[in-house]
Amino acid sequence: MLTKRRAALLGLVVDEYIDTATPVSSRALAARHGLGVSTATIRSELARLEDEGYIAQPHTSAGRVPLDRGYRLYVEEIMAEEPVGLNEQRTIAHQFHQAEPRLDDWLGLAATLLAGSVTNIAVIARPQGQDVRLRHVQLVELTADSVLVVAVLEDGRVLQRIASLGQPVDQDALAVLARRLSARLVGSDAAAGRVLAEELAGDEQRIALATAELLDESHQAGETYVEGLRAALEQPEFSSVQRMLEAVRHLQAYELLHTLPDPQQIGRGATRVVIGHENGSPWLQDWSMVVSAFGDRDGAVGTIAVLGPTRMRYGYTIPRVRYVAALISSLLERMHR
Amino acid sequence: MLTKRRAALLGLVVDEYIDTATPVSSRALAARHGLGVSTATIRSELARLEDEGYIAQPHTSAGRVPLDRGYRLYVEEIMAEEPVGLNEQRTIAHQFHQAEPRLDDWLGLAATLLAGSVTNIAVIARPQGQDVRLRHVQLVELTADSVLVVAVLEDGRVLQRIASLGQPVDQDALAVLARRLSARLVGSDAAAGRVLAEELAGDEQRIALATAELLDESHQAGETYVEGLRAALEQPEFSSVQRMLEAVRHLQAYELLHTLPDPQQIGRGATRVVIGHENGSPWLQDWSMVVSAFGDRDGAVGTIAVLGPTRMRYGYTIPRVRYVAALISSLLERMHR
DNA sequence: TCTAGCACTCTCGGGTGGCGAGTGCTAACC
DNA sequence: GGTTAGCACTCGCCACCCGAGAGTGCTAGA
Repeated sequence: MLTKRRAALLGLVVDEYIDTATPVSSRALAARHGLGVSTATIRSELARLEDEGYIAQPHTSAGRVPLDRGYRLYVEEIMAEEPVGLNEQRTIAHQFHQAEPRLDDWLGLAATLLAGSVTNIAVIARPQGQDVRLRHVQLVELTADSVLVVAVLEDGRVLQRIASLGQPVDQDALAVLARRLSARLVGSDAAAGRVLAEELAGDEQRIALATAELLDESHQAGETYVEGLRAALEQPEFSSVQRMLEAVRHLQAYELLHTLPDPQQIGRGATRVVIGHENGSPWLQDWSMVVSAFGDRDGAVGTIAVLGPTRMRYGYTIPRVRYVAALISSLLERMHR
Repeated sequence: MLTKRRAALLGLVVDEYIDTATPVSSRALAARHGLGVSTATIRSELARLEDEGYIAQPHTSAGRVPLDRGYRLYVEEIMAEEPVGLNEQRTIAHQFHQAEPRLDDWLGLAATLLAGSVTNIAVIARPQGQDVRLRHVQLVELTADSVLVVAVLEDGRVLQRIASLGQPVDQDALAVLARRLSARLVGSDAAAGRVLAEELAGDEQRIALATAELLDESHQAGETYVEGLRAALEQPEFSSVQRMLEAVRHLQAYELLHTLPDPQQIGRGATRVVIGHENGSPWLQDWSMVVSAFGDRDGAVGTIAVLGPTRMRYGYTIPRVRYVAALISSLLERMHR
C-alpha cells in the first residue's frame, strides 16, 4: 500500500530528478524541502518505494532515480500542471494569426513554437492513409499546352499539379471539364478519379488522371514536421556520443510517424502520455511522449506530440501540447467555416 | 620549390588521410604504395612538405595530417576526379523524372540524393531577395466568399494564397480581373502589385493585394533544403560530444544560408571549393564546402553545396555536385520551354 | 515510529608507469 | 648529392591503482 507520505515523497524525488538529472539522495530531499523527518526516515521510505518498483538506484551508493512506473504514478496522481499563462497564450496565438492561413504553414509553425517552448522535440503529423476527400477542383490554364490542376481537400489543404497536354485547349473546354470533374469527384477519393479517367480520352483523360494522382498524393504525403532536435540534444541524457548518434539516427520523420499513436484513439482535447517501455520501439525505451490530437468538428485529422527523455517536465509539457493542439483545431474550424 | 615527387607524396598523404582519418606515417605510405624509396627518405620529404606548410603533425610522435594549404593544392593540381558513372547518372535522373515537376520538390529531392551519395550534408538554397517576376496569375473560386490566387513565377514556382472577400463574386468578374492582373503584373514584381491595388477598391483590391503579398513571399521564402546531418555526424571528426553539439547547433538553415557564396559569382556549370579557414565563419574552420550554382539560361538562380569536414572526398564529391547542379538546370530549362 | 551512528559499497578523478608508434638525426653507402 | 639503416627520443594512450566522497542499510536506543 502506498501511503500518502510515500506518494508525496515520490513526487519530490521525481521533481528533483527532473530538475537536476542526478540521482536524488535522502539528504537532498531533507535539505530542499523542510520535511519534518530525518534523512534516516526518508531513507527507509525510499527503500519501500524501491521495493514497490517506483524508483531505483543506479548503484549501491547512489541516490534514487524514478522508474517508468514511478513516472506513471507521478503523471497520473501526483504532479501539478503548470498552466499556459495568458501572456504565453497570446504570444503563441499571435504568431499563428500572422502566418499564412494554410494548414501546412500552421503545422510547421506549431512544431517550431512547441519545440521551443518545451525545449524538446515536437512532432506533428497528418497520419497517412487517411480518407481525404475532395471539396473542389479547378483547372487553370498555364501555357498553351499545360494546365494546373488545383484540388481543395476537405481538410483544407490545397494541392496542385501540372498536367501537360497533347494539344492546346481553350478556356471554355477547361471550364466544362472542371465542372464535370467537380460533379463526379467532390466527396470522393482517388479511386473514383481513376474510374472517371477511364471513361475519358486524350487530354481530358490526362487531366482526370492528374486529379486522381493528386488525391493519391494527399494520402501518402502525410507530411511530418519535426523540430527541436538541437534543444533536445543539449540535455544531459545525451552526454555520450553513442546516445547522441542513436537519437539522431532514429529521429527521422518516417520512423517517428510509425511510433505515434493513432489520433483517433486519443480524441480531440485529450492528451496522452507514453512513458519509456510503454513505447513499442526498443530505441524509445528511455523516451517519453506527450501526445494530443487536432482536427475540426468532423474528427481528429492529425497528431501533435512532444518527444523527450523520460526525465521530462511533464507538468509543463502537457498543458502546452494540449494548448497548441486546441489552437490548431480552432484555426482549422475557423478556416472551414 | 615543390618537386614533382613531393607533390605526388602530398597527394598520397591526403588520399590516405581522407581514407583513414588518422595521421599518416611514413611507414604507411611506403607499405601501401610501392614507392621505390625507404621510409627514411619519405620522412625527409615529409619534413620538407611540413616546412612548406602543406602538412603538419598533431604531436611529435604522430604521422602527418594535411593542412588547408595542402588540401588546396591537392584539389587544384593533384587529385583525380571520380566521374559520375552512367548507371549512377541514370539512377539519379530517373528519380527526378518520377517526381512532381515542381522546383521545390526537385530541390528537396536533390538535397536528399546528393547527401546520400556523398555521405555529407547537402545544402540547396534559392537565394533570398532575388528579383522574381510573375509569369501568370489565375483566380480560382473556392467558396462563395473566398478566392484562390495562383501565381506562376518565372522560375517555375507556383504559389497560392487564399483571399477572403467581402461579398460573393461571380466567375465572370473573376475572369475579367484575372486578365487585368495579368496584363499589368506579368513580368513585374510586388511593388507593381501594390501600385495596382491602390487603383482598385473592395474585393478587387483585396485580390490584388493578395497577389502582391504572394510576390513578396516569393522573395523572402528563399527556402533552404538541408539533408544528410545524420550521415555527416557518423564521421570520426564528430567523435566528441562537444564537436557534435557544435555542429548540430550551427547547422540551421538560416545560418547556412549566409555562409553560402553568391551563386552569381560561381556561374553555372562551375564548381568552387572552399576549404577550412577560407570560410568566413569561425565555426566552419574545419569544414569544407563544394559549391555549384544552378539556373536556366537567364542566369543562376540558386546554390547547391555539399558541406563536410575538411577531410572530405573532394575527388568524389565535386563531380557529383556538378552533376546534380547541371541536372537541375536542365530540368529547369525544359520546364520553362 | 523515529533517529543517530556507523560500517559498507561504489563511483569518480587524479596520478603513475609501461607500451607502441613515429619521428629526427647521424653516419655510412651508392 | 641523394639514399638508407640504425638508434635515441618524444609523446599519446591505456590500464591500473588509490583515496576521497557520497550515499546507503542496518542496528540499537529514545
